[in-house]
Amino acid sequence: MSAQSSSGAPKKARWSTSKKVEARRGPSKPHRGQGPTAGRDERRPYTRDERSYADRGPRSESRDERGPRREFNRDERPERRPFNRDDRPQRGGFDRGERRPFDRDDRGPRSYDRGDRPQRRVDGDDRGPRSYDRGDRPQRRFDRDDRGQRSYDRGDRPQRRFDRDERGPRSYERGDRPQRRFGRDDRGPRSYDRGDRPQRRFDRDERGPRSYDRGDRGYQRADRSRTWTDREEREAMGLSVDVPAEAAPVEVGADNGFAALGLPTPLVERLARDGITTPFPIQQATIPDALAGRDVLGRGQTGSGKTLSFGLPLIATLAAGGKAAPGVVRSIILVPTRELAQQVSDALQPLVHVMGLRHKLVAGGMPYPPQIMALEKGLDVLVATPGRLKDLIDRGAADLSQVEVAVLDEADHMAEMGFLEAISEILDLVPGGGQRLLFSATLDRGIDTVVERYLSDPVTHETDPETASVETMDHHVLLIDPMHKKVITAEVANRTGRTVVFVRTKLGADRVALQLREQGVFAAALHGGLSQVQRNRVLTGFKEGTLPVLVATDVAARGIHVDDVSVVLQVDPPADHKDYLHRSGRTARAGERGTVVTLALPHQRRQMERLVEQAGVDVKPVRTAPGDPLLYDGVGARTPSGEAIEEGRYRRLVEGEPRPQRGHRRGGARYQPHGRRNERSFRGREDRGDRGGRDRSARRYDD
DNA sequence: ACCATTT
Repeated sequence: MSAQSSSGAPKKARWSTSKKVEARRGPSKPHRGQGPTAGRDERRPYTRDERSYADRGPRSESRDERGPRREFNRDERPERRPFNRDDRPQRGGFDRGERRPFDRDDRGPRSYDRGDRPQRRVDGDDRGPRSYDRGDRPQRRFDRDDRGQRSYDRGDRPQRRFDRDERGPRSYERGDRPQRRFGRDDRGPRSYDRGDRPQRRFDRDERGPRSYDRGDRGYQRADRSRTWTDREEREAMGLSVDVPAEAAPVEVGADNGFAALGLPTPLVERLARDGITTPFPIQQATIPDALAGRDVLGRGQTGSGKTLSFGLPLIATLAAGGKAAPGVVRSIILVPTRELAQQVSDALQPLVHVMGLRHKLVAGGMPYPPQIMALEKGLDVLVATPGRLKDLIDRGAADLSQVEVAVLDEADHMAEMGFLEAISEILDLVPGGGQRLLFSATLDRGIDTVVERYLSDPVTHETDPETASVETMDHHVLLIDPMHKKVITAEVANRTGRTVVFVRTKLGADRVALQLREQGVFAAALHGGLSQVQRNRVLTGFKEGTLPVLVATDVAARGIHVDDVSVVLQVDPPADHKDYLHRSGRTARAGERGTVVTLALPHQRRQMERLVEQAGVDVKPVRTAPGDPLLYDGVGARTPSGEAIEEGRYRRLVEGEPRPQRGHRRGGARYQPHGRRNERSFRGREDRGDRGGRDRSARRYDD
């Protein structure tokens, strides 16, 4: 069960990351039409300079009336030495010229953890019930009927903000206004040109790639010097770019089940080309209602085709209503993990395309410019993880005010603490009255709050019993001694076919994967502490068969589809029966057989018994130890070679094939255990080449 | 407490 209660009792607000940032830096998102930057174009992301400028309010006179620029007459202002920071307290990482890796643990307690000042904004408990819980005023945004038509539906005034063409080119595209900081003619030589001081910040080589080149952080001006093809983007992210062999066009039979559901012919034909002609039960049940515009709650077993259940009616509905205008997002699909978002996006791609619509994946860990440019062009379907979407909304790059359909995949998970806040924030920006589709293999009361707030008159379809007890799945709970855990893990994981090993923590994933390799089982970890490129390489290797064993946190528990996973091994028991169902669902997909093995230490026995029963599985824990025939004959374990896997093989998987080295860089990028992420150039000082003042500031942080 | 979810 989710931790959400449906009682309406005030819930303790959790810190979201954005709130943490806010607490540290002050509010980062002025609301539309207020705040110091109200007059600024709302859809253009901030630049760093612009923000501070805007805070000062509008300039009263034009440049000419004001005379020559003051700020560049240095002699008048000797106290201001913007480029010599040694005498100032160290502030942001960017200005220091080096950033520490984002390793939470080594920063010391955060201000909001120290408890040394009152938590004002974020402690839900002392704020009293939220307005939407009090029920003492009408919910305005979500009850469409009493508001009359939306302005953008009436068509009685020009659409100002979203019709790009009428506005002419964006200011940052025109290049016709003076660039403030870099218009140098009237300023005389810059300090860094005079050569009378050590150059600290502008020696590019010492600084590593610029943020806008790295693509791992905000776009200032989207990097228009290059455009990204989808293929280039996939390559850069370590994703497979193999184009699946396209099947020949197929006649759509009169008995085609998807045609019978009322889906448009191009969609039906495209599905038939891939041999998809008979809807699964969940699709059969939900597609007609979704096509009719109803809000739908859909529950079908893992691997039962939920993506098409919402994807097909979504695409059909959107195609019937035209195409996205520039800057417009017509539908959003929210997904809990990046990999699942990628999978959903890939699955819908040919279907979106065949209807002449546009779609884009917006998720963290990927470069901003392609996502921002796609949003500028307009999207019929936006597949997104919550964090990056919120980020792009905050930057003004994404506008949800014309979203017609919103989908929550893995809806119960998205309604849990930790996700709920972000999801609410996003759904609050979607106009009421549109269609909502919520899907998951486990839909429980935890989603009640979301349903009450965002859905109207939903129809529920539950096509399968909520149980992991599938005919084709064998379940084993092995009661083992802690000292045998490592060996038994290796023996079970060493089965033929692909194995997914689930652990509770990121560190545990790294550790178990290493232990498996040491014992001769080729395994790699997958968790949120890796860079997205590493995550993609590992998952791609697993899908393509170069990696037989994947050791994952629950990042891989939901939705991820890989063929021929013969075993799911739970080294750490799942947190609840829903997680048991989702983890189990990685095997026995599409009618294949599968085995689910859960290791339980003595103190976990009772918890496991209860949990398995809740999951609807009829198994009793069985005591076992290495050498027990049950392990080999019953579970299918095989003793591994014991000869350690060469670490180079592992590194090639995670880092890709070594590329030609440039410059005097030694050793190339190494695998960074989690905590050093995002390929951010993080090299030892000796690799950077020690020179000049750079080193003084570095030492303070390296020691 | 930890797993996800932006940098």
